[in-house]
Amino acid sequence: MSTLRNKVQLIGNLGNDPEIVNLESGKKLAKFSIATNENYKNNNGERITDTQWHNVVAWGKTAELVENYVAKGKEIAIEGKLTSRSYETKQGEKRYITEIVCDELLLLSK
Amino acid sequence: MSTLRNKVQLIGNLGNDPEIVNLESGKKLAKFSIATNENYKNNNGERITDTQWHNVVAWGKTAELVENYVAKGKEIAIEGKLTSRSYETKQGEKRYITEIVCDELLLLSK
Amino acid sequence: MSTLRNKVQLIGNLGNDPEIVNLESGKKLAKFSIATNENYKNNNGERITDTQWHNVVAWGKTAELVENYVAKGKEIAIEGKLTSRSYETKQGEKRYITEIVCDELLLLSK
Amino acid sequence: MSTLRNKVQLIGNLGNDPEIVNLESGKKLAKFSIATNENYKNNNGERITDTQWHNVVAWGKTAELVENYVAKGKEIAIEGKLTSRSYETKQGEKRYITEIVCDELLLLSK
DNA sequence: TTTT
DNA sequence: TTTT
Repeated sequence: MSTLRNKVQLIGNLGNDPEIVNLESGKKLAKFSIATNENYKNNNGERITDTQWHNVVAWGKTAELVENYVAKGKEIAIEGKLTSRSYETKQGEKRYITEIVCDELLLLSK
Repeated sequence: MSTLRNKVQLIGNLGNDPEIVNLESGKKLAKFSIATNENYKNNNGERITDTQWHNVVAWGKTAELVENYVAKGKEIAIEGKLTSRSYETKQGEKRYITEIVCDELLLLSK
Repeated sequence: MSTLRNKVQLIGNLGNDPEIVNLESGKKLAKFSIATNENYKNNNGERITDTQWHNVVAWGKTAELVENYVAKGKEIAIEGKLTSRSYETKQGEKRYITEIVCDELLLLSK
Repeated sequence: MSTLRNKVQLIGNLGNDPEIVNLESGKKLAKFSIATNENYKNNNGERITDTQWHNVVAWGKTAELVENYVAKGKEIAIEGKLTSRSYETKQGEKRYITEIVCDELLLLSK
């Protein structure tokens, strides 16, 4: 669960349909990425949109919500915790990935 | 500024003294990493501590606060937004790094 | 401004059109109330909706946003700080009112 | 539980020892009030501290935490949802009270 | 690399 | 007093 010590809240749109993985253990995993857009004016007065992409994973009941109601383009609000993990590429190099483990989800698109 | 659309809140301890960079532009930049600890019991009833490390950057007034009051081991609360950027390694490979751009900071250690 | 020490975040619908007050000082004030709905099943398995009503005030630029884009029934996300103040009734009794001073607002209805 | 729709986060100090109520149902209830302090400079450049007092209630496991670790003067971080309820005075008048139902609690004093 |  |  996300705690007071590690909390991320995002409101944004999915870039693609979520990927649903049914693990051998019977657990369900949902993966998706969402874009958050920030609008501001730069020093020349031009309107700039800064888009950030975030990798999100959800487990169990939250993954079921994702599977049933969330799709490409939908706007959602999520809360979760920020996690990083390392993995090895096929070339044997260590890489790091940061993901939000989502434990709460709200559909904002009708 | 962090907005309702992209918000991270962390409470944790610094792993090292912050790194302060005075840019040629006159702006100040502070970089540090903080650990958030989550305690839980695993399926065998063992007490587990999951530690996550987070890269944080702060600019301007917030960077000054960091420079003057924050040090290795201190406990702080921060709020900011989640950002990712890519850079090239010396070998010309593209790598990604995720950072929290901190816009609010609270000292919890006395 | 809301700070790390006192923060309220609500997502809900306006019960009425906002009330806009243009103060003699030239400042603008917006007042409205929003409902947050929580759905759960009680011990008898019945679906219950718990609705909470919240008094919100906004000043300055945020009040202008309210005036121009927010209306009865609209769904919005807000952030602000929790404040209480006392006032006297015509009968000279002291009463207390709790309000959220809103400093950030997001329109969720299209 | 507090949800994405109704969330309050406070960091502050207890004004008094919490009041613990053991209900006939076997459930435990903890009540306390915490002060959040905001410092700012007014138009005359004077340092002002605005203190807000908040009524907090906690149930079950969270109430046990309060009973065992929280006392007058301690600094804590809490998260919960904002609720209002009405009650009748002995004179038969309807009054309203706003409380935070706390579902997460972090001790910041050592 | 921190802290409890 | 809203909305799903």
